Amino acid sequence: MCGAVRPSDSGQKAVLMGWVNRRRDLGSIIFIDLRDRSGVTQVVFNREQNAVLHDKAEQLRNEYVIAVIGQVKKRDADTFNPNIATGEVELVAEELRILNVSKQLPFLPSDTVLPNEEMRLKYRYIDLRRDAMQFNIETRHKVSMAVRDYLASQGFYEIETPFMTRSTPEGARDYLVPSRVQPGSFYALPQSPQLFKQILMISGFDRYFQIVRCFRDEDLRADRQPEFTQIDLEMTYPQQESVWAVVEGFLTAAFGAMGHKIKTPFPRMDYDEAIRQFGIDKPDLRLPAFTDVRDCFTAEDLQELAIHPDLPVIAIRTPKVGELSRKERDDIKPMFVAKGGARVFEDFKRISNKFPAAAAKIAEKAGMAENDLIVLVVGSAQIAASSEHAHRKVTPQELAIYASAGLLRVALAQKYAERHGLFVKTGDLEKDFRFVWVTNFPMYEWDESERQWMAAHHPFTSPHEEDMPKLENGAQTVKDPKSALSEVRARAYDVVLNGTELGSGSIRIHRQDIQSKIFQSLGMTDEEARTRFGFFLEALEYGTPPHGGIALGLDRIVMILAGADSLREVIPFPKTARAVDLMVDAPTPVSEAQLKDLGIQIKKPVG
RNA sequence: GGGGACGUAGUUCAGUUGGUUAGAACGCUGCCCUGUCACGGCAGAGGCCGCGGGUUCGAGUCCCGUCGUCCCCGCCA
Repeated sequence: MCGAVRPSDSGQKAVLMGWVNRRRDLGSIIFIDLRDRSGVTQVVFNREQNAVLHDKAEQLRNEYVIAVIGQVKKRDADTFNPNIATGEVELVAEELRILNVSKQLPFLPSDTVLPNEEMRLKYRYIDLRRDAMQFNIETRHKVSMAVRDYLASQGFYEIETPFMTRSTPEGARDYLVPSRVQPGSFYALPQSPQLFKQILMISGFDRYFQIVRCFRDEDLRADRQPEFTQIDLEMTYPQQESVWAVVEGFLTAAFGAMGHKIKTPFPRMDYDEAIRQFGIDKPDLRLPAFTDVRDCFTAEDLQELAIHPDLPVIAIRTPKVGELSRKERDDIKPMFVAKGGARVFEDFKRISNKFPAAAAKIAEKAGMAENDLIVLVVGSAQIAASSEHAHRKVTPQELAIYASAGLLRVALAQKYAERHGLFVKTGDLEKDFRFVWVTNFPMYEWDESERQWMAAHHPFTSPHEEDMPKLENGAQTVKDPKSALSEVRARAYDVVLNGTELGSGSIRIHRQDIQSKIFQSLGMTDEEARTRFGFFLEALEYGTPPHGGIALGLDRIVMILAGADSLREVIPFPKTARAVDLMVDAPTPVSEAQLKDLGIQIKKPVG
């Protein structure tokens, strides 16, 4: 192949097929960079040696597909090209076949500047010819294979589950597929194979995995596509630790396939700890944690600054940012999303001038070095005291401060990435890939709009054994913000890498009585539960083994390994922010006949 | 649902306080060139300035609307 020719092949006859990546026509001598998936090799056409062949080569243009027969020749040392793997050799052409021509392309795979993404997506087949995309897709392939090999070696069976399944009204919006045979009824595409994989455990398959497409009809982000791929697995009789070991095992294999030897086991961190130190449940450990500097101020200082004395005062340290100009400080303000009365002090110098003693203590406590940026996030003194959640480890008022600070911490780090350099790969894997298990999530989250407790993970997650008694009055207290439900911890865990949630899993409920207790605690009557999950509740009654598992986002893993900043870079045919495929132009309206067949009528928008 | 950025040759971009014929680079076409490798040189073609309205003597430039792409919040059990 084009990328595989080496000096040791010189003298050999070779046939290379590929695209014309670039041509350099010097008149009597023509150089063609011939490209295939493996790389490029220079092909030479020399008029002096073969005039007829040279004339034919003059017709070659960018992205023509050709076959060249010739002899591999080691180049003269002064014509080596050290920039390419095949730079010490070239193919001296003896025969040329033009297999196909190309009209002028909207852009060239060999271009050094990228066209905008709209163009790239519309002509995806050209975009995918680029080296970077070839590498990303190759990375994806290698990761998939490494995961498959590892899991198979650990006794996991790869088992498929249906795409046309049943809509469950929980969670994300479903993509629906109308049934022609049952007019008026719809299948749903799975948001994940959650219930099927649990049923597989009940079916005796013991260890299951699948690299599987999932579908969620929600708004997109750089790291969210409507269809995405999960590495999904489930196993019987697990401790949390046994699931983690499997995940650490296949991630080691996957990163190893790309030449990265990662260290296991990953560190672990309680959810509460993650919130307090990083303000988010997916902490990026490459950046410094928060420092609570409340005690660096005197009570009078706090009063003068209108800082709430009972809420955390968070110092966010971003290394090596340097002194900020007035304008740069102004730019910080819109980056700050104030939740629940949180306020930002972006001008640390002003604090130092007015409160030198406090500032010195803060600098000390936060480990501030010269040129480090310190920004404070505090609770406004106006926040009304509330005892509604006083018993929680992290109260909603505190959470608001932590969360605001957490978003700002990441936003600052992104804005000043060039200055602190902490996102640059160093080659030191302990710095480049900071994995962490976040554990002991709360089982329930308070939903302010519904004024009730909701499942934080999903309702099949097992609570901690010792928290079970707190479920007792769940059904009665689900609408009470002070309910003991708030203290129930889930046996749920997330694996996080560099601030990206790679995956999420849990030990499941395997007893029907506990499962229905959970549904009750979510305010669901037995009848509601039966309508939605009847088949599953019934399955639980026929000898269900304890089981648990996890699902990891393959796209996100590949994205990080490829160093890409959007999922679209690692998905061959992705969708735009409005969920459109620009290449095939989907979705589209369908014919009246198709709709009639399905018993569907489109209600035209007014106007 | 909300906020922000962008939209000018095939492509990436520039285009001054609104003012004659809208520029550059790459790509494309032709000619020249025997060691290039992002080859070089000369000449040339190529524009619904996203679309629709408005302000103005005059709009790529100002205003309103709309469409598209991207980012963020909400949302994503």
